[in-house]
Amino acid sequence: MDDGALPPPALTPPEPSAGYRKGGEARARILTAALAEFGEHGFKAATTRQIAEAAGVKLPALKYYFGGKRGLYLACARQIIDVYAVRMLPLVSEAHAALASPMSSEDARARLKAVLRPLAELLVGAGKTPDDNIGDWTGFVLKEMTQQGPAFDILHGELWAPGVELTAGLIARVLGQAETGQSARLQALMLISSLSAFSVVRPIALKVLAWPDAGAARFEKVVAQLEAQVDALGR
Amino acid sequence: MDDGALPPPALTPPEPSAGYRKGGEARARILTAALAEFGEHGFKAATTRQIAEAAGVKLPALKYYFGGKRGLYLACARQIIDVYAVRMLPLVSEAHAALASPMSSEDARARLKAVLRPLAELLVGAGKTPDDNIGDWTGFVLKEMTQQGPAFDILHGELWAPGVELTAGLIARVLGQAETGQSARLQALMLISSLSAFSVVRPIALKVLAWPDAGAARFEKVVAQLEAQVDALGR
DNA sequence: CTGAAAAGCTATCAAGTGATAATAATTGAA
DNA sequence: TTCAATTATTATCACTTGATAGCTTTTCAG
Repeated sequence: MDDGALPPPALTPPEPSAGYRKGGEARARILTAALAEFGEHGFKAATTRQIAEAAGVKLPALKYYFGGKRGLYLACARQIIDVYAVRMLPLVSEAHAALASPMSSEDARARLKAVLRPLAELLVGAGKTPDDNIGDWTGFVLKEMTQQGPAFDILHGELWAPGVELTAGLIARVLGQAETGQSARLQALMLISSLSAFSVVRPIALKVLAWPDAGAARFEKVVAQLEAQVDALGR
Repeated sequence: MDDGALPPPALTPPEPSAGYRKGGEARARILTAALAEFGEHGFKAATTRQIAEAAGVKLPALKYYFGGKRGLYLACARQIIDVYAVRMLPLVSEAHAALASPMSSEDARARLKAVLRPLAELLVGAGKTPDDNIGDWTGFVLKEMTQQGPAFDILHGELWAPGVELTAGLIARVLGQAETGQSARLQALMLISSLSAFSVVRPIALKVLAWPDAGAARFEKVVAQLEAQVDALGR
């Protein structure tokens, strides 16, 4: 998992939006398959052949569109960030703006809940809308965070850091602090991590709870538990 | 990661406690190296050559002592469970016995804290005592839980299920419930998961908090946060 | 000291891996 | 229709991986 030089920036044809002709939806199929495969096995253990087969293309297509395994991996990371941005950015930037001015404790509490719910939705019920072609991107993200693979920096900088910082900021306001301190960051981190039960160790979670899956009704229980934790914040 | 038949139960020499001669401490070195390697890369991505080199032995030694890669992997899982048992079993069985008879809310709270602290110690400051030759076993366990590899069942049955069940039982008592319900199990799961910030995504945690490492002083902050959560349980 | 059991090593195999050169098929503007 | 740009396929390479056959060295009871 060394972070060597990027592949030669993919000279000839791989630009995503080659407005030229229609054919290149193979690209999308490859991306989807890669996301699933990388998410399940991690960067090294995933095989390009398996990805190609799942995508219904031949092996060299991967090089053609993405320059190689690593380029494909990075493209997956970017795709994840895009989808995340579409779903979360409005809420996030709104909350961020609100942080600038003073804020009542109860206001912060409400806003914190408003941010946590879609986040939980994203983590617990990952991929429920099939139109964004992200399947189990939680696996991808978390494997990358653990193994510090080629996409660590981009995922850290664009997903985790802003997410934790925002949550920490809101928590600080709930506690009546004007500045975001280390304690608030720790609490934010642990709060977000508590959701990891339903992504990292989802098989365990379902088995322990005797849930057949992570359906909508069960999702509400998770959110309720999260919100209870938020309510308990000021004690 | 298919769960095929076990390797032919390792015919000739690999028994751990061959009281015969002294030489077989190579076995221990291999186990330690394997734990680290499997923990960092997972079952498939880890390579036997790397393990052998890290252990200072030649490749065929792995087959000699463990029958093969899979046998070595399973031996790692058993080792983890052993160390866990040594550290946690007294506390766990004591708490379990206490669950049988009625219990005040405050008593349950105290006992919950008493169980969570060593658990956090195990997760956050993994491998601080070098005499149990487990390095970063959290990586091993969590990769296995995600990927459902060859050791899933044993780790689930002997680590997670009892741990969550005990925690859930104590939480239920804190809340004044005589029986352990699904809600208590969910809370237990999320409580334990909140610790995962310091194992699963430890690189993130350290970066976000600007901690250079997970030292003792910082560990206390995590425990304090955990206990605050326990205190907030009844609201 | 002896010799059999135990432990360790060299060399090699077969399967799988990512990559890519060479070539063919297709697409759609001109 | 033409034909160059684009997309797809075949065949193959160099390398890594887990495994193991067969030999050598070490260990230690007698």
